[in-house]
Amino acid sequence: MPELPEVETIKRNLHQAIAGQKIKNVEVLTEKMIVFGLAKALLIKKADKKRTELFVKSIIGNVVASVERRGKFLIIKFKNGSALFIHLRMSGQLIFLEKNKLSSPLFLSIAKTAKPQLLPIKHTHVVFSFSDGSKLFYNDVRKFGHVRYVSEGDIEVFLETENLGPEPLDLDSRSFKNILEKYPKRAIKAILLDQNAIAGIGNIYADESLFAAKIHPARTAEKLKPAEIELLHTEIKKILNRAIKLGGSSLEYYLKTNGASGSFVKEHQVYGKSGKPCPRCGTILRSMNVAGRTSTYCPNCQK
DNA sequence: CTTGCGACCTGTTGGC
DNA sequence: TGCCAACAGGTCGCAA
Repeated sequence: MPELPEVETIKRNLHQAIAGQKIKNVEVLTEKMIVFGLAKALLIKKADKKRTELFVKSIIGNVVASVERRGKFLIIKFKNGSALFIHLRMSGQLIFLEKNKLSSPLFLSIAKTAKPQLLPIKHTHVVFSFSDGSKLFYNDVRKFGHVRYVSEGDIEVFLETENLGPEPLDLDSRSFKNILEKYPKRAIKAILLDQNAIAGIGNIYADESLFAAKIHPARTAEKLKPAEIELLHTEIKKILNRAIKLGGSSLEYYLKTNGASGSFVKEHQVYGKSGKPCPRCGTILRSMNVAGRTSTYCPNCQK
C-alpha cells in the first residue's frame, strides 16, 4: 500500500503525537506480525511465543525520541538508541487515538461500502499504549506487513542489509541519471519500483510519474534521452511532494494516523484509470504488465 | 544479469 | 441473486 508519500504523512503525524512519550504497554494480538532483531521478515511467518516475549520486554519502558522514514519503512526511534521498523506492505495501517477517543465508534465499526475504511478490531495485530493513555494500533488486513524491533547496535547493520537506494526527494538529476545507467537493459518502471535502486516509489507514483514525463513504462533505461530522464526526475519530485502535501492516496486501506483520508487520489491521472480517456489527449488509457505489476499508461502520449 | 511466476493473506468487484 | 475468478499501494525466492 503505502508508498513514500503515505509513509511520510504517517511519519509527520505520528512524530507530533508520540515524540517524548513513554511506552507503557504492548499487546501483540497476532504473533507472526512480529520480527525481532535482524531476522529475515520471511514470507511464511510463524508465531513464536519466545520472540513475542522478547519483543514486548524490549519495548516497554522506552521513550520515543523521534519518528522517521527510510524508503517505505517507518522508523520509531527510542531514546536508548533502539528502534522499531514498521513496514505496511499492501494493507498495513497505523491509527493513533487519544485517550478520550479510544471508544470511538468510528474505529470499532466496519465501514462496509465506504472506502477507504478504518479496520475493525479483527485486523488489529499490535497495540502500543503510551503513558498519557493514548494508543497506537497496527492494523493489517492481508498481514503482509510486520513490526520489527532492532536494538541499538543493530540499526546500522539492518539498514546495510536492506541496501536501500537513495531517497528520491534527496536526489539531484546527475545521481538520478547515474542510477538509470546502472540498469541499461531494464524497463524504466522496473527500476522505479526497485527499492535497491531508488527507495520509496511504488505502483501509483511510478505510473503517475511516467505519465507526467510522457514515458512508456516498458521503455528500457538505455533508450531514454537525457531530456526525458531530466523531466522524469523533476516530475517524480513534483508528484511526490504534491502527494505528501495532500496526505497521500487513500484507496482502500491507507488512512492518516487520525483516521482521515489522504486526498491525492483526486489528482491521479492514470493509476487505476484503465479504459478511461487520457486527461491530456483523450486516447483511451490502457494497462499492461510491467515488472509483475499492472501499469496504466496512455498509448498515444507515452512513448 | 534479466524477467516471470507463485507465495504470502483477506476482501471486494465484475462477469456470467 | 449467487458463485467464482481476478485483482489489490509490496516483496521474496526460485526457475529459466
